Amino acid sequence: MIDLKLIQKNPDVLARALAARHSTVDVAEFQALDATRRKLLAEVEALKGQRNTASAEVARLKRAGESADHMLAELGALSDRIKALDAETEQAKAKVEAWLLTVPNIPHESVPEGADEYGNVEVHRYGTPPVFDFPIKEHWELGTALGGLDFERGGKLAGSRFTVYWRWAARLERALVSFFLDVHTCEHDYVEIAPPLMVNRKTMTGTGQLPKFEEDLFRMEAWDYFLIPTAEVPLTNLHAGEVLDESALPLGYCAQTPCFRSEAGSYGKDTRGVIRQHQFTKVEMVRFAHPDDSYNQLELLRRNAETLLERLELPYRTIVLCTGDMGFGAAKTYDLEVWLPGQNTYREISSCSNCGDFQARRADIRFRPKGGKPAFVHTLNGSGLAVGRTLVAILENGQRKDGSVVLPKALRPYMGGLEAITPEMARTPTGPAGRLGR
RNA sequence: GGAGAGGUAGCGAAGCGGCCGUAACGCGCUCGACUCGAAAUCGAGUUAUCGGUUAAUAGCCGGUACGUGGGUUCGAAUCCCACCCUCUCCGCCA
Repeated sequence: MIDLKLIQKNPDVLARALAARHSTVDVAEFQALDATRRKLLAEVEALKGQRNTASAEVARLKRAGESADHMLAELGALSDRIKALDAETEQAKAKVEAWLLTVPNIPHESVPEGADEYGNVEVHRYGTPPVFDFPIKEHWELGTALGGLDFERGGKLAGSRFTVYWRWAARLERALVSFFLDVHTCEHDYVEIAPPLMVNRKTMTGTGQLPKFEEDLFRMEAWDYFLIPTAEVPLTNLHAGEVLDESALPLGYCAQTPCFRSEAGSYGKDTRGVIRQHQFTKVEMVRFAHPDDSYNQLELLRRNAETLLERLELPYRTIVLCTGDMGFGAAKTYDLEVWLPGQNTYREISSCSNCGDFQARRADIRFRPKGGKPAFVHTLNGSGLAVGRTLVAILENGQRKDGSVVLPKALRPYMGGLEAITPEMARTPTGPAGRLGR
């Protein structure tokens, strides 16, 4: 949510930001709504002031043992007028708030201007795409041939965009989760959390998924609970309505959770494989930062994610999103894109954003500066990493002529020492016990 | 699901129709005194938010807020109704 005072005083700052985002939100509409609200508020507050003065007089008379009956009829009429005007003011206020909730965040000054993804700017590149001397396969071919990814049964059990992971694939997913969380909790400064996977409407509003993007979410029909689309939602809202100690900042949380997305509007995109699923596992990092420090924290967060790809020996590049391609709540976003040989391109595997005080304002997350009034913290979030897409990258980058896939060294301890996934594993009737060690 | 208790400032907690929201009392925090320094002790200060005014997130004036939403009343933290959450006991359950 944008600061109300900022819009009142500098409406053109917001108008410029919205134009840069190619947003259609109309600032003039806000100014009209807010003028109405303030006019009504001033009126009703004046009446309430009158009532308070008169009520104090009634109290004084009664205490003195005198009659106040002559005032009561008039005060009754005043109270009725206040009640009516109060309702009107409440409506005006609700309209202003509804408008504010649909306005995206203002981009940071360092964000490049651009209309769409073609305006994004590469800022970092790591590794070299591998060269193969045989016809390479896409991850769904590899995953199916090696008996790990089962799209048919995913479709049978649930529908399209669901996949069953078997044997080595199920374990590889678990290994990645453990590896990521171990790095974040032991080498970085994150506290591991296991949050609820369903949250209420207020929580979804706090991070900005609601009210605007309800069609992207899965909702329980009977309960008004929503399945989380990312752990960013519960992790950021952990401190909703709280005033944090300044000394607690910066504060980092991480969690591995399934993420649920309706993928409405993405028909025909990434229909094969596990790139775009209704349910996928992701390790998420969330940081709460002092406003003066949040852009340093964004660089740190980005490095926390990049490190994982480097340890897995996966080539990637980092881009900064332009104004037209950024998400709703972000002030600045880095995307990490991993090299996928099968697609001959870089694909998003992590998104690291500084939301400034946008979410903190919605969710009411503050800290108390030394000797000062409570102020909003800045919130940041980033994937570290999307687990399904990491599995894709490992399969495609590690493939060999004989149909096997070599595993990154960093991951082998988490796979019982296994060095490669081989075609025989697809035929192991009782699963991985013998071949994957322990 | 049944019975009971409770939700008040950063935390604990008192108040149970007007003198209580600059909210008793305690803790914490800030500043000061004492001290070589610290602890202890003593003194002072410390709710948030909205509107108006303003260069000001400084003052000043006013409104609002005691879980949330309604109701009764001239006036509600206090009385009534509904809902949410927490705790204790019982039941059920992975």
